[in-house]
Amino acid sequence: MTTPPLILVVEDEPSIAEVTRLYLQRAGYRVDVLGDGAAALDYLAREMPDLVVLDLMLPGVDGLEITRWLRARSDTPIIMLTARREETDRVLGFEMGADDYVVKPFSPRELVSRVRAVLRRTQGASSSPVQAQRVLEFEGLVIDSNTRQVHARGQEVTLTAREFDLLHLLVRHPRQVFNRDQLLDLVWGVNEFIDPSTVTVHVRRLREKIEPDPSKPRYILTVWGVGYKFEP
Amino acid sequence: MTTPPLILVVEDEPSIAEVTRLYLQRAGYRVDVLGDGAAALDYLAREMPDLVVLDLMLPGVDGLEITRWLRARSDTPIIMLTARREETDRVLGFEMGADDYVVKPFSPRELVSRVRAVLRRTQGASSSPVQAQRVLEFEGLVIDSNTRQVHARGQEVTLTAREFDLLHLLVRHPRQVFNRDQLLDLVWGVNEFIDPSTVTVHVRRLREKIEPDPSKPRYILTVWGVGYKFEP
DNA sequence: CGGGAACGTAAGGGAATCGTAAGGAATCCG
DNA sequence: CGGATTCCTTACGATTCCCTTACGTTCCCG
Repeated sequence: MTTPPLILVVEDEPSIAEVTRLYLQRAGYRVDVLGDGAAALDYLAREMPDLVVLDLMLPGVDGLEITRWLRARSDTPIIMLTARREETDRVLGFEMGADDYVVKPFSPRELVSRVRAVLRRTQGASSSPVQAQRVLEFEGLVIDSNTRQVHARGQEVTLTAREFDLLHLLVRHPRQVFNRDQLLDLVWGVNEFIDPSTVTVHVRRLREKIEPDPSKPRYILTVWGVGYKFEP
Repeated sequence: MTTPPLILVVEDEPSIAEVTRLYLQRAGYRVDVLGDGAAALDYLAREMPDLVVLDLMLPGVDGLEITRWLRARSDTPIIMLTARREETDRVLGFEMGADDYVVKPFSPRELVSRVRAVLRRTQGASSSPVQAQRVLEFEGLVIDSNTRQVHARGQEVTLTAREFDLLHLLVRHPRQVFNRDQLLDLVWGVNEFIDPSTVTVHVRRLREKIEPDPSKPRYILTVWGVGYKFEP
């Protein structure tokens, strides 16, 4: 009942990118695919995926650069894709801070397996410091996705599973506007029809719990005619 | 790090075992080598290495069994050795709780690299008292993983193997929310389907034994719609 | 300005989820 | 081998909360 993890795949070979995307989606993950490093840096400046699958050899900005850049900013887990002949690069990439690597040509199934294991370690049972980075702090609002605890102005707030999932999605994408159908897709993630007013109701419940004044929201803002956004 | 980490290698092919030992020693680690699973279990009942390199296919007691046994008792990192043709076994071993795996035939250099990376991840994070201590004390609750004894409010409580394993996992990760599938994966560690209500039942049994009032749990809390967490 | 669309709010029913007890199968030990 | 213990499944009752609905409020556009 939680939001599937978001995987960013950065791979310039379209056939590999496509197969990777298919297998990861089939495994239940949300997947974004980019074809070059510069696009990846742009993306990562705005988004925070749960894991990055990153080709070492990319045109322009290469995998090592992206890894370095990302490592300076977050503990988002990285799985490096590398060709067999590049063992030394492989080792270097690995010790640069990538969480794992897969040698091309690779079985998509192996990749899924490694994604799953890395995510399990970083989002699951691990007590590593990576876990500590899942605490998102804003002015007067703290969200810890490991413990599913939320504090508003220093007070612990009890959210239901759905409320937490909704808030968690919004705070991971500050200022991004989501319409109701997007939120239903990303948070509810179900195929059958759900009335969009459900989102409205859940937003109200969230506001009731975390806003200083729910009738004049500070964090969860309505974008009239579109949807909602989180303002940090 | 004044004492080099101790690596246990369990591998029945003498040539592989010897090369592995040489490379790991050359990389600066202390290495113990054993040729079969039963010997490994004996060893592990007495010694606690910093990392285990474990062949999946062993005569007698196999690698999966050892992994399961070890995982129920400690967080010692495990690197699984597996042959290429055994991809499904590889995947299963990986998801059983092994920290990494290497496909035979492998470059010893790759293995050293992975050993280094896994140790970096696990020992870098081991400043957490939750991982370093064998006796965990909380208010009114003491868990000794060496003796597998539990005391609740000064009284010794008899737990079954499964009950202890479940409690042990939870208390090692205070406040971390685990869903039922995660608990099945981490505590039960089996690949065939087990009904998630099994977790519910075991939680109830645990609560019955350790909680002051099992109907109003103090330690093992339900996160509705998600799973459970341990509140210290 | 007025009307319609979109949003906010509160309440209730139903379904999903959780808790509990019991039974059968598997395992262990004397 | 037989009895005791453990584990998992199952059935059913209890609890929680999620979604829908109805109606009031706000916003936007003609």
